[in-house]
Amino acid sequence: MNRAFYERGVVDVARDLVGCVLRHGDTAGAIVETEAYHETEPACHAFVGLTARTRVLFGPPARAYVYRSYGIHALFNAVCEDEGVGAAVLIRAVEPLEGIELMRQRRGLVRAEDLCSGPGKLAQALGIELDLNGSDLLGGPISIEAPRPGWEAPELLVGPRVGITKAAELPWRFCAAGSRFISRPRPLNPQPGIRPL
DNA sequence: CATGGGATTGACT
DNA sequence: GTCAATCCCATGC
Repeated sequence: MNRAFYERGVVDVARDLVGCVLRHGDTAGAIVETEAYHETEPACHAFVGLTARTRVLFGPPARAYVYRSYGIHALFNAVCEDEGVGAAVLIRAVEPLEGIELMRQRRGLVRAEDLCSGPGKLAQALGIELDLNGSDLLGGPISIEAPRPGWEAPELLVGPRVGITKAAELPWRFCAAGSRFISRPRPLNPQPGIRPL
């Protein structure tokens, strides 16, 4: 993907990232679930303004925002929109494509459906840790590529974001319909409808 | 400087 | 279904 891809509205980027290939080292997977976060709504870390934590979110687009969640897991986001605007797409699940044995070692699991079916799981499986926070997605260690040739764009399920208490009504979660690799809870309604910022 | 709250996961009842 | 683990950092005194 190029810089202009990430410079657009974060909800559009979240939708368009479904199907793209997330790669780090010898591991890669097709993105099947994303969520958008924007500084104007309180579920976004950038809502509090520019701090040490949100520095990367407010920086230029096409960078990785990686933070620790619940003291245990690393969560990976792609920074979007213009520099000075805090917005990012959380990658919530990928379908394993390459390096599956390495993913199994890192996760201590066998079933492919369990390797990357959640934001903390996929970061562990792909070996993404906090040291990659702020790294460039164009030419850096993590990259996101256009969907593979022959990859068929699925119907998208749109619904509320997972695990948040504020701005929970916004339908900013996007899932590839029918994928066995998305996280729980499974989205309920295949409803269209994107609320503008 | 002390405190509290998570964009989660896996184990257990 | 419930619940604890555990780190970073924002906030408030």
